[in-house]
Amino acid sequence: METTTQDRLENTKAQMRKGILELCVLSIINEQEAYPSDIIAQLKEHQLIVVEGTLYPLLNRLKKSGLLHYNWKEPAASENGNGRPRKYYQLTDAGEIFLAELLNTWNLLASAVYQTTKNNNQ
Amino acid sequence: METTTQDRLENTKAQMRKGILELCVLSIINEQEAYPSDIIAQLKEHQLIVVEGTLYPLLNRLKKSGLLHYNWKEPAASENGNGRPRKYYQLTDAGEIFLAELLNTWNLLASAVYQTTKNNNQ
DNA sequence: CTATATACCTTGCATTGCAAGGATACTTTT
DNA sequence: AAAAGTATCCTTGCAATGCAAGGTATATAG
Repeated sequence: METTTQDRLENTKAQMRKGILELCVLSIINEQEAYPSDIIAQLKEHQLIVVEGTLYPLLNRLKKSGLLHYNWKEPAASENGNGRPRKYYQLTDAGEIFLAELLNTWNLLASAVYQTTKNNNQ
Repeated sequence: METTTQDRLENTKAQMRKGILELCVLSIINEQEAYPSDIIAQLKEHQLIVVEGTLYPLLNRLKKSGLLHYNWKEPAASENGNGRPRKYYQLTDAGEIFLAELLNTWNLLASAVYQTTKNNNQ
């Protein structure tokens, strides 16, 4: 089986998102509690296309690690749509610390990439 | 088996580097042909710690996709050290196009992360 | 009562970073 | 000449995770 350049590009794009999604999801929840479909919509606004099969396991991992917790809530009556309860996720105290560390890691990494690529990236 | 916050942080850090390494390695080679130990040293200068078990398969993947090629060369006589030949890697034409696309992808991704986290990252 | 929409979730695959280990050839030391 | 050191090359197996694909449950609309 051959690997085309186009395949590799798609593949690498996908790989680049690993770990970054976790940062973005935590950031979104930290601003305001949110439920999964809501989180997907907010990511999409920033051109980050994520599907359910990615997000649900991610939220479960973070919850198991004690960085998130959730409350069931009915959707607000003002919203059209059905009345199914939603899992609204929030950061725990540990989650807030974790997010801060993750942001720090991201900043260091982005700086490293900038240094490495600056001669090509113009 | 429990997952501690510290475990998760190390893990996420590792995940964040996926895909990014490929970009940095291609950038380094694009500036000047390089052999593996050399590439590892240059990455380390920018705080990106990479080991051989990571780099060799990565170079092979890129070569199989036609983005890199290499020439055996004797080390320069001016260098102290032994005379074992080295694989000096260079970008192919397809590799240069690929690198440009990867840089574009990175810039879009970094922008998305900035937009998503800007309220927390201060 | 059926259809649609929205919410929840799981399974299996492919990819990749890394730890660990190994092979080969040249140089230096004894 | 033999032994030790060093620099280069490489492979194997594990764990983590994005995603395609599929499944379940409840509420509203027709």
